[in-house]
Amino acid sequence: MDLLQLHYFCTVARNEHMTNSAKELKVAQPSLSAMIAKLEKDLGTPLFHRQGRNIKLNHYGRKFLRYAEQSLLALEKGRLEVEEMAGLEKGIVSFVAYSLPRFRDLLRGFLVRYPNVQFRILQEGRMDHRVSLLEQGAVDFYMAYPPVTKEGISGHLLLTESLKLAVPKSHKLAGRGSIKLEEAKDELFIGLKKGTSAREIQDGFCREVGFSPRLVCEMDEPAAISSLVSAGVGVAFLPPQNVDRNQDAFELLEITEPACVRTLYLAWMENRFLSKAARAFREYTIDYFSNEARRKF
DNA sequence: CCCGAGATCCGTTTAGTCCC
DNA sequence: GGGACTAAACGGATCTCGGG
Repeated sequence: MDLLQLHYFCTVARNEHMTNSAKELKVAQPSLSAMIAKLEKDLGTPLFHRQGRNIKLNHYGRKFLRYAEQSLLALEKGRLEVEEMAGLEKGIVSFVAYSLPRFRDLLRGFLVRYPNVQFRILQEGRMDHRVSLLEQGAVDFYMAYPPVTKEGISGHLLLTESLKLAVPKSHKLAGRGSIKLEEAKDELFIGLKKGTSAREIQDGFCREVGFSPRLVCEMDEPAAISSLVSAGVGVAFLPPQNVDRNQDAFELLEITEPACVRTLYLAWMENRFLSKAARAFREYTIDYFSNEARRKF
């Protein structure tokens, strides 16, 4: 039994089709058949159920596939680690997030320390889509609200922040300093598109005090909300951190009831190899947000 | 150490069989 | 009939090993 056999077997097992697998592997189909037959002979049992011109993985094949895949994955992991040790690290870090201004200073600071690292950033509003991107391996990290609780995914709580209610300077509530959320039940809200996790969190706060917000504007881009509030279009939930109060003609009101708190979370796949650059980014991010929390309190 | 013969491995082509 | 699989024959590359 050798690696080539395992590689061929995994491909055939995945496709359950000899000719297509041969094309994928760029070998002649008879050669692939022979290789699979040899593997089956070595193991002393067929791994596929052959019916007419169809082949299907049998009970033994399914069992063996798990071990074959694990072996190949372990070797791939080893290869990546050796490459990294040998200085072949390309230094690319990828993550999926939604509200990007939140990470402006984090990224700037990281790039000052690691100027050769490149970023690949995906913006995605829906939480389930973000989690899928992470699980598929399209990104190294999920960095968003709310926390992910799913088997195989590890994470770290970065930050808990209270949302404020942003109102235009000319608004009747301006100058109040703080309000109860139910006082805003008749207001026109500016929010994010339905289905995005940020929107669901905010709708949840409103439901908690017995109303569903009237949306005058549903945005794609979180960063655009503050300018619409400034323009007097409506009110909106905003985190206090990424707002430039000198430029914006609106006020932030503290919400005393209910507690409009959301949690920023960094998540990664538990068993997937993370490059040296990605691991450095994880450490830097965790450190950055714990320092930010210290500065705040 | 180098070279050549044989063994082995992995691939191809061709032909045959099976069955939608 | 044609697509898909298997078997057989064969070729090229590489490995092994013994003799000079």
